[in-house]
Amino acid sequence: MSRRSGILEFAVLGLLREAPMHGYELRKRLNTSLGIFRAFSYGTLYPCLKTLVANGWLIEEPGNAPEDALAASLAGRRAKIVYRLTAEGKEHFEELLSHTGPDSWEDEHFAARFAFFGQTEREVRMRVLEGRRSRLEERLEKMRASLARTRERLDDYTLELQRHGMESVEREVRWLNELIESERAGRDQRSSSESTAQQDNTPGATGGLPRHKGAESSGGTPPDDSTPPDPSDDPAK
Amino acid sequence: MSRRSGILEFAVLGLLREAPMHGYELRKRLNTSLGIFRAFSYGTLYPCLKTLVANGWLIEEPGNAPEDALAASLAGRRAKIVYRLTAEGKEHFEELLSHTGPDSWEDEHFAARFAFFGQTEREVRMRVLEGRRSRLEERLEKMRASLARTRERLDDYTLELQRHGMESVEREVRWLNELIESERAGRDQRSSSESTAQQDNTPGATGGLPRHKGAESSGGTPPDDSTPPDPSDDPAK
DNA sequence: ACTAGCATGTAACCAGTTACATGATTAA
DNA sequence: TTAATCATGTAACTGGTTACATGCTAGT
Repeated sequence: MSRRSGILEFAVLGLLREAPMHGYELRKRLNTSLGIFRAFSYGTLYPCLKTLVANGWLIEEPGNAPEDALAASLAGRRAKIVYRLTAEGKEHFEELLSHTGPDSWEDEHFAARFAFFGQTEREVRMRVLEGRRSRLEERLEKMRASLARTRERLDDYTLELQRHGMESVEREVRWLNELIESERAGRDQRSSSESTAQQDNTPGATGGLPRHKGAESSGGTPPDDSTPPDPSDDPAK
Repeated sequence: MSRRSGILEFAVLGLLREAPMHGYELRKRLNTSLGIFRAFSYGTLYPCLKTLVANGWLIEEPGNAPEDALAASLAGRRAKIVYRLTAEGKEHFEELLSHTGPDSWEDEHFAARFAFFGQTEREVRMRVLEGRRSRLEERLEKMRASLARTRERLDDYTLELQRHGMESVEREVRWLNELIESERAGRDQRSSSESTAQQDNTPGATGGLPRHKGAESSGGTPPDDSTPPDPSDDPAK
């Protein structure tokens, strides 16, 4: 289960970059807003936050609500802890953002990267999208090969399963094509207006994504599992 | 990572039901023919085979190739071990085949179930397909809800990710609809001819799947990860 | 003779979950 | 006052991988 925690680190840094938050909220955002990755438990999240603090990338602050600050000053009160990104943390995150190793094209990793495309340079976005695409194309190649090899030995259902799997991958490739296409178009179109973006906390202009009709569906890789009914989340029983 | 080993057990039993095999081959089939689940390492497979043997569901036999049998009879020769399903093993597998708990609609579990639909009773197939569908519909509901809640706070890329994710799920629902549809059609059409099936080792008639043009793509849930470059598979380095 | 792939195994390790402990706050 | 949800933590466990050890067999 290689380096899934790396994804957590990345996502935490990314979310905190937008605004300071406490652990609990962080976790919610991790499942919902970026509902991509299958949820991490608190048993993973809190220790992770600890190490990020130890690295100097975050600092713990008492909750900012006035009553909290007050209450926290009193005897052994357990206060909410708000995590804020430090300058080094921000720097580190930017560093991570600009990296584009083969890892970045792997399913969950890719989803995490994509989720922060809003703060990613256009050329990095391109590299990630293209990397992902060729990763999927390799995959397709393997699938096709293995299918060709075994086709006749397989029963209809197995075949159908295979078919549907390949189709899913092909579909993601088409999606990536569209995205790459519109990234390219974006570069041509608005090569000048670049500096006008960057308002709010969303650096790196969003430059026209392919327009889809309604506000319907979609997400990188279909979640491994919809929010596994995490017991820490659901203290019932 | 609940009960992934249960999937292994199930798949091993299912594969051995078709024909006896040794561990190495078993693993290959697990990744390729049923390329659905992300591969298990030998470190998982062999111990699993051991427990299946201990349960009396499998027996170990010396490789059936004549030279093997000969060689094995000689001093401390390490022979290939071929695993064969016992009567109890077969019974147990049939038992598993007929179970349809909520587990069966989970991603990897479902894929495993589907891969053995060829040996599954039609009504069980229906239950599994329908269960899976409603599982996905729940998922969609949650996604839609969370999207509605957070829509305005999200940037274009996050939104696009969400959209694509939902679309993937919707697509799988449509796929299930087709399958359910054709299962139903199959029942009506050929309600009499049932007994003619059951030749070979493939019980439970295959009754017309939806016909797809070429021999293109497809598979349950897009694999978590294409065969992680398992070092035990690839002793290079 | 050598490499690559076939084949079986295991012990050490590790990431991440489970289950638990604790307590505050808010709504019924 | 109770239940639910917010909120933070940790120790124990465990599923599964990694890395290693061993040796056969076929092709070059």
